[in-house]
Amino acid sequence: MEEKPQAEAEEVQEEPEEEPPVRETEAEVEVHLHNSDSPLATATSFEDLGLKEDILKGVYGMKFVKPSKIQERALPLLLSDPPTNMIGQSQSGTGKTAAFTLTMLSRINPSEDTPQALCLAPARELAIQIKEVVDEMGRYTGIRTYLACGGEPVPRSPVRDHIIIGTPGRVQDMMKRNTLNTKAISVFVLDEADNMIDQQGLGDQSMRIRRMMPASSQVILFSATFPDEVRAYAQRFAPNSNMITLKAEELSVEGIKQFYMDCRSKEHKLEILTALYSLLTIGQSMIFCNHRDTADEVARTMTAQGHTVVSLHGKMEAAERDRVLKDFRDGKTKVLVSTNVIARGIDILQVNMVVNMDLPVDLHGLPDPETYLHRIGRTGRFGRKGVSINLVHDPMSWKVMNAIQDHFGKQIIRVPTDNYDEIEEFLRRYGVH
DNA sequence: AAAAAAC
Repeated sequence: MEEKPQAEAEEVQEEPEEEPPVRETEAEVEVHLHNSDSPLATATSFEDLGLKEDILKGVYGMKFVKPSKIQERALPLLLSDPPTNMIGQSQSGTGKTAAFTLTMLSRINPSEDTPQALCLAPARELAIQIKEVVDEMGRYTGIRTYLACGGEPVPRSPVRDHIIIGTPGRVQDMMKRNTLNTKAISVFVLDEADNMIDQQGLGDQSMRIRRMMPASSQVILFSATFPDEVRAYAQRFAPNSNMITLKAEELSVEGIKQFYMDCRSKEHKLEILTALYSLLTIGQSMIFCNHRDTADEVARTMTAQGHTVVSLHGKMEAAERDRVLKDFRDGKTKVLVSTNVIARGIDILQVNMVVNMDLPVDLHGLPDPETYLHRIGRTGRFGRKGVSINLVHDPMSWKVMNAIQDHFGKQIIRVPTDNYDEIEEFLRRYGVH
């Protein structure tokens, strides 16, 4: 669930800009307008946005008080007519989901029983989370949503719901079988867009789906990260787009204490991991592995040691994945061992520790700082305290650890691993116990 | 050399 925007001090009124293209910068939000016709407005209240009454009711029903930083600048651009494309960068928890959700809801005609908006995410779990936000926000609109993910029943006739939220495989499949009519789609959203367009496989799929969108549709790309390599491609994917960036990168890791622990072997990593859970009082935590098998193995080992641990990865059946994540969200399980499947976007507020059992690497085995940021961002959300612990054990993982530390320019603290008392004592000094 | 993503 996205952060509820908090009451903030009064904003300074914007100076009217004259010369296109407009580049306007302030402390936290940076806006690049594609052309000067776009409104350079700031919406300090949801009423300012001209949202329909039934949508407003849903917004306030979710205890949203006023637009968040990114929403107050992005929404006037997203909602303006004629629609313009947007590339937006902001951490999850800053109101990004609500921003594109409001755009989709606003552009739907509920009396037309055909898909009018399509939102894609990189994994089932995130698509479900987005659908829940859209359903809640659109509760009073009569707008219906449809989950287009693997593992769901295959539709036998054309879907007549208004907003399709899903993952690329099923969406493509539905297009092929003519159960997803794209003719009336006016908004096309990619969440975790850098991942959606860059990733081998996902990128091709997203582009194929993109080509099925009507030429007039509004393309919206949102992510917490946009590495330089994918920026140019994003601009081809969403041509002539306005760009908006929330400068919160430092903030996002600021609340998270980052440690690493020097291990001798994979076995030693497992030993240290279980020791941590015996030594520390941890609320809820997530352990990330690079392989599904490792996730299962870690869960098995820790379970054998008497910890309540479950694993979640893409090889599991959809129903099982749903059950595992629900139990974790409900606090029924305290430790979730997973792969990159839930590294992005998933909001679980109670998570106060993230362990990288394996340091994140890309498909070439090179350090993947974006994934690192997304992973550790599962904790310390919305100003809460969070701890991340990286387990390092061989020259390769050392290299990755160093590269990630260099990339963020933030010291990652070494925790001694010689004996358990020392670990406990050391972490206690950093306020971790 | 992975994970994810359809049936």
